[in-house]
Amino acid sequence: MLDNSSNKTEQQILEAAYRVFQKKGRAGARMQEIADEAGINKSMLHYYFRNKDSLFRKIFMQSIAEFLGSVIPMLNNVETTWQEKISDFIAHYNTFLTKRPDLPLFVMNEINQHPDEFFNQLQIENILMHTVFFNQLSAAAERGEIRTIHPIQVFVTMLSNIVFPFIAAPIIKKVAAFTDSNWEHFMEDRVRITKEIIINYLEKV
Amino acid sequence: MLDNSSNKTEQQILEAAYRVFQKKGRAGARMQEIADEAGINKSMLHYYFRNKDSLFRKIFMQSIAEFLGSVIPMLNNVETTWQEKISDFIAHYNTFLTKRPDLPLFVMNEINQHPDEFFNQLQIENILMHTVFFNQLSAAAERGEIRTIHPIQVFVTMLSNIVFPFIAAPIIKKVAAFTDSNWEHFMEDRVRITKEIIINYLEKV
DNA sequence: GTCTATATACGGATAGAC
DNA sequence: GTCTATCCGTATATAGAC
Repeated sequence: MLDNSSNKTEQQILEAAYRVFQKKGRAGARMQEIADEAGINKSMLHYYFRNKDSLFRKIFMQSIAEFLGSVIPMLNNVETTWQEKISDFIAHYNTFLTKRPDLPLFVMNEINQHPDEFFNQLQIENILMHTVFFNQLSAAAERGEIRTIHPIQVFVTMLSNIVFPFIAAPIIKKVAAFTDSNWEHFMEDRVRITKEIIINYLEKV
Repeated sequence: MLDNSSNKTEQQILEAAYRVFQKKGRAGARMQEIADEAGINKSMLHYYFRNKDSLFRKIFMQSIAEFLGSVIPMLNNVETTWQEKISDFIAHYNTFLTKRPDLPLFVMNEINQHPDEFFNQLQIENILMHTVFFNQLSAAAERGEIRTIHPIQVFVTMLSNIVFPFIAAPIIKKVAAFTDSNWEHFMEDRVRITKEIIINYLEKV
């Protein structure tokens, strides 16, 4: 699931750390809790990973890789239309986040807290702007098929409508008095509405 | 700005705590840093507020009140149409968050971390569902003027499209290589697009 | 009310036996 | 590699003088 590490204990630590860090955050996480979660001794953590910070960085970079890796390839698929990409992206991302509901808040937090540390290690300037998806949108706009709009606005709209509900899930559930089944249904609707709302808007030239 | 507290020192503490907690989070914040920021001694913090936790709770509840108080009245305005409410809400919220960019992440974090503590203190079940705005949407749908859609979906769409960009601001700025002026322009566009996208969708029966 | 000094607790990290 | 015991820095909290 997480890594191709050789050792079984190391693997257990990574998975435990993944859970604890995502739930409690970098500052809130406790080495003791990670050890307990992994079913091992506290000092083992220091044996495998030098200290809390280096363990955290490992987990964080894995999380980022998940976050990006599940998404970027889809935007560079040369065999789908931009409409299909929007549809695929939204559906796929929703499925992904259903399995990792804590990931967005975890990643956003850390980037806000230590932006330099993050941006120094990861070159993301050109990761989006030159995707097939962005080119398709620009071309379609130039042909007058869709509104003229900065592709980044389209992308942020997709992201916002799917990611934010996961971030605000506890509030939404409470405000709307949702059961788990209500919530599932709500997110199914959300996926459909988000697709419709964006494609609908773009195509109304 | 923050509270109607009598004492000047108390006021300085509250404002300092507000900044530090929002920036560093509950676990990451340091009493020393709050004291420095307030220009006072560390032990003063304990004199005015018993301990870190009670100080935090005070700040958090104020933040929540800001968050809600700036929004709910607008949805209960009996003199505006639902279209105007959508427009007002989005514009106002954007202005508000421009001044308090750290608020959403701060609030979401805390609610995710200690949901019970929060929900026990604040009754929010009925805060939205019976607003004038929701009634207007339901009525319009019944008259066949707009699509039939759960009002909560409309609300979450509004919120998502404006709040999420603030949460993801560092990433967006980096990915799109935005200057500050670019960012401002981007958010102006976002406000306009968000309004259009929602009203456009609803009215296309 | 405000300060200095200090107690106390906690959590990360290390030493060293096995 | 894994454990127990322990160290030590840091952060919260309190005591007590002024």
